[in-house]
Amino acid sequence: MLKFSKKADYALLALQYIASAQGGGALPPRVVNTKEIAEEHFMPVELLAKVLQTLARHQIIESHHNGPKGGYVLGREPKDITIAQVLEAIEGPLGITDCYHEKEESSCDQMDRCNIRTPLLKIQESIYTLLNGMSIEDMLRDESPLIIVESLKPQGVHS
Amino acid sequence: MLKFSKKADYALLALQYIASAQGGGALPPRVVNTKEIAEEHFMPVELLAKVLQTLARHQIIESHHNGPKGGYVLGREPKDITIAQVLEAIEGPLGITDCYHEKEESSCDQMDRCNIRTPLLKIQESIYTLLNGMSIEDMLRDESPLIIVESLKPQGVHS
DNA sequence: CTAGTCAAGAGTAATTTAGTCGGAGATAGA
DNA sequence: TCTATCTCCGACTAAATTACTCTTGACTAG
Repeated sequence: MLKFSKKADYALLALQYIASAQGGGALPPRVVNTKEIAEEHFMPVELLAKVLQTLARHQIIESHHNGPKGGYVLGREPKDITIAQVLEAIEGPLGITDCYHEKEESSCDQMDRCNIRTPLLKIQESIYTLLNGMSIEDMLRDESPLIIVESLKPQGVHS
Repeated sequence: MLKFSKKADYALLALQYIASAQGGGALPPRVVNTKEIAEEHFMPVELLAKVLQTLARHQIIESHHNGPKGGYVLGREPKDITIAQVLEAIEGPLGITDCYHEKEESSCDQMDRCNIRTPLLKIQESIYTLLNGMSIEDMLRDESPLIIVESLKPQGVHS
């Protein structure tokens, strides 16, 4: 439940690998290829290849078609690649509930009777904020950011 | 991605329904049965039945075996039923990543090379806190609680 | 020219989720 | 007592999603 897909895991691992391979950023970044990452993390090469392709399509990484020296490089700075972006690239818009980002036609037929939409949307937004608050850079240092989740019931206000 | 399962949705809707059916709590709570809920929300009765059964097993609701007048009632106060509890009842321990609540044998074989565990666990905990911070009671009033997600990078500290 | 790379789409296998069915036990009301 | 209506449970099937594979093509450094 609420689990990342394998593709998502692969994507994050790969990005972490690519990022850490291109060091500080002073010298030109090292180009790393699919096979290298796959072997490092025991992933099926072809699958990782697809994952990297979609990441490239979303400009999260940048592909270098240099024959035998080809491979990938980060498309932008690690701090500008958030986990939310990666997940959305791989799996499309993310959301706890369908009825949020739904096309007209297929929209939930019990919309009017659905009394739990509003609270669920709140949760969804919070999760998104959460995932958007952590970047690849944060995954590079062992110190990942402190995340504070605070739930303030509006009870002091009115009741 | 990161979507609730239908069973989870059904559970939450059902709980909201049961809760709102038993009003303030002064008079003895009304017993509501599976069929009634299913029809209200256009759910397959048998499936909802299973969902309610598992909720009952987890003491989130309480079953009344009273033949034709049988049905369910909340097992405790709405404010003491959190969304996290409901999800866990229905789908087992929830977590972004497998490697957190894993049995010995099947544990991830790339544990030692996994550089993204720590940050992901942080996210996982935050999501849990989030889901545990909202209760059925919150879903009853149109005012659902304010959720504040704040991400504090530890940059002031060291860098 | 060749080996090694990314790219893209179709196809298959495995796993998970959704939903169904049939039978058992209990009880209120006729 | 009989019947209708409920909860309960496990096995089963069906559908959908996810994971993974295969094939083909285009490009390029050496």
